[in-house]
Amino acid sequence: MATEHSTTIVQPGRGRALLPARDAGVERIAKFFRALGDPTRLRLLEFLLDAEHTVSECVELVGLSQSRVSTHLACLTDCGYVAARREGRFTYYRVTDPRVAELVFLAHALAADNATALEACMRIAPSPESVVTSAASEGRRGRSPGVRGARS
Amino acid sequence: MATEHSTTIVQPGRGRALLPARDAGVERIAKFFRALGDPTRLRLLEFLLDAEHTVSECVELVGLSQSRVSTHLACLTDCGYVAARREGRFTYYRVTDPRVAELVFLAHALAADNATALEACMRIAPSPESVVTSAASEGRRGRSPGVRGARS
DNA sequence: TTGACATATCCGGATATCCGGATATTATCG
DNA sequence: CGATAATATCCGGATATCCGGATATGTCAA
Repeated sequence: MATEHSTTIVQPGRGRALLPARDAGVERIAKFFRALGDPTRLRLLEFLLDAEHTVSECVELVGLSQSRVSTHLACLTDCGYVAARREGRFTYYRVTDPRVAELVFLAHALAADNATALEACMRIAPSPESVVTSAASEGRRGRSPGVRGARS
Repeated sequence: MATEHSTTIVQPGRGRALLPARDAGVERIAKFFRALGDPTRLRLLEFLLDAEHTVSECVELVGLSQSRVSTHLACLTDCGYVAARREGRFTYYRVTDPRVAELVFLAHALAADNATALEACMRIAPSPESVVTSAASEGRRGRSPGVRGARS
């Protein structure tokens, strides 16, 4: 059905469903939520809710490489969660829109009421080998497991 | 830096930062947001905000395989966004907590005020080959590009 | 101008996450 | 009981996303 090229297009628009129209908005909101789906970014955001901070301070907080933290902050900025203010060699980041705090607060409240279920939710991405993975490696990497990876 | 085994542990807890404590909560909230970071799940959630629907109806809405839709709905249920009600061979899903609508509404409002920047946000995951990828393949797959994948 | 500091961007490498197809499960109907 | 319908779960396969290290960019001080 149709060729659907999209040569240089950056945003494929997923596997084309029955209602292609009005879908564009959903993709945007999803991206918006995805930005907070990473523990590090969420931590940084909460850190920037209280006060203004430099990249270095953020690096010290999360303990990741400067390059990664810088990128995470750039992402939060692009998504409109925080604002960047350059002053000399430093760049100060902070949350300016009060609705951001509302969003985070609301999520905390909702998640709190479903802590147990959420904690157990492992679906959506079972992971390649999972069982007996015994990731006894040196603790390198690690990322975040995933939303409902089901296994047992 | 210690051995850090975590043999059979399912939730590694990412690369251990400077403040291991209180971090557990962040991971949970991040997972909570991640659930809405997928366009399909978000679409299903908005679909279930208005009324109760069966898996089949959801499949028809998004146009993906029944197995995938079923898993997506299970994920939303686990995360506490929707409730499932079994009646005979059918399973009816729906949003019960009014705060979910608030959360979605708030996100729409915030994202709307940053539509342009958000649309351009391609960071965090540059993608392997990107340049001149000219994904002229058969349009198979597609998923969602990503939050700020930077490329030019 | 040169050197040091604070950030930003680029580059492979390692996972997490998503997808469809096959199969298992549960329930209704004849 | 056997067949069919509606869901749920399992399995490889394909990407998106994250990470650290190297490098580029911009700023201030001597």
